[in-house]
Amino acid sequence: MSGSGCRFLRMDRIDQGIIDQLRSNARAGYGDIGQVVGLSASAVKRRVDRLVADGIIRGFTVQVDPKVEGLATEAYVELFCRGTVSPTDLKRILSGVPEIVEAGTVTGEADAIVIMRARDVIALEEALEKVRAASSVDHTRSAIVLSKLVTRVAG
Amino acid sequence: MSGSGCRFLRMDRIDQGIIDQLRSNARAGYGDIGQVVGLSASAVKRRVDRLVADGIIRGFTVQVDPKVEGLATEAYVELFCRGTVSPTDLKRILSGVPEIVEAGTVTGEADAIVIMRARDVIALEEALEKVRAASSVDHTRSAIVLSKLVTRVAG
DNA sequence: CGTGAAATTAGTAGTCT
DNA sequence: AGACTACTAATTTCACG
Repeated sequence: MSGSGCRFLRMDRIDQGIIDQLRSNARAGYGDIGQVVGLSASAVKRRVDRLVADGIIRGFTVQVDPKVEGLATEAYVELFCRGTVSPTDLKRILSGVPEIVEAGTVTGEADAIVIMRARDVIALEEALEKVRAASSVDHTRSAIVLSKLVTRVAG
Repeated sequence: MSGSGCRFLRMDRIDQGIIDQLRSNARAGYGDIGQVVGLSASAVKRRVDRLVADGIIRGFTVQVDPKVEGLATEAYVELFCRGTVSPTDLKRILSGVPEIVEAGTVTGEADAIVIMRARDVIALEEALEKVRAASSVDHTRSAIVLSKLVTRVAG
């Protein structure tokens, strides 16, 4: 973890503009960004560096056609635990499974909901087995995605 | 549309490696990537250019802390429909709600699962109302995310 | 905190094997 | 299709307002 817990997040209008630019093209040059937000290249770089250091910007990634990625099979999995399990413990269990794209504790019947992505159903089942292997996990309820209806980029 | 519909996607091991590198850091230099995958900078650039032109790489984005984005409240919503509803109809209904980040038809009890993100619980409820307003929607079952355990970027 | 110039490094285009 | 060279343009550092 790159230090500096979570101090209060201060971001002005310019930082917001820089992030907007980077969101539409993370490979944009600092000069190009500066021209839009009205700053010099070095000032933009300094701000971006700080946004990264503060954890506001978590990283720069590429959006890939899901069909190509070979991660065609997706599932939403409800997790039911035995007794009381702390979010910290859950985090440790789930972090070990790379197929897990997203997970969070939730309100309602289930203790957590997990989104998994794998090459095919077999790989998905194997990943699911790893989750179910944890002693604190009582059972799971899976819903495999048949067809994707909406796909907007997530933060 | 930048031409050339979807011909069969040919990607070799090297392309995969380049994308892996770009995924962990979309701002990585061509030289750095080449050093990992075993190619020269210019060869890497040529491949990246083609991956973008072919639509395999859709773009380069930045991952931003959701708390900062003002989209702190997230929910997983199961959708139960009245009678039989085609995926196309569902897509039309859900596309109109901007708070919906992801959605897909699924196996199991529910007809579809929807992921929503909003500023707060009130905004979330309003968005949910828009979904429930559709005549083909019978009822929904929501699970509001309490704490995020895993957050890996999605394709 | 932002600017501007200097030094460094990376991106780009052309050519050859 | 990849490597190499030369050229251009960007990033990065630093002293200054």
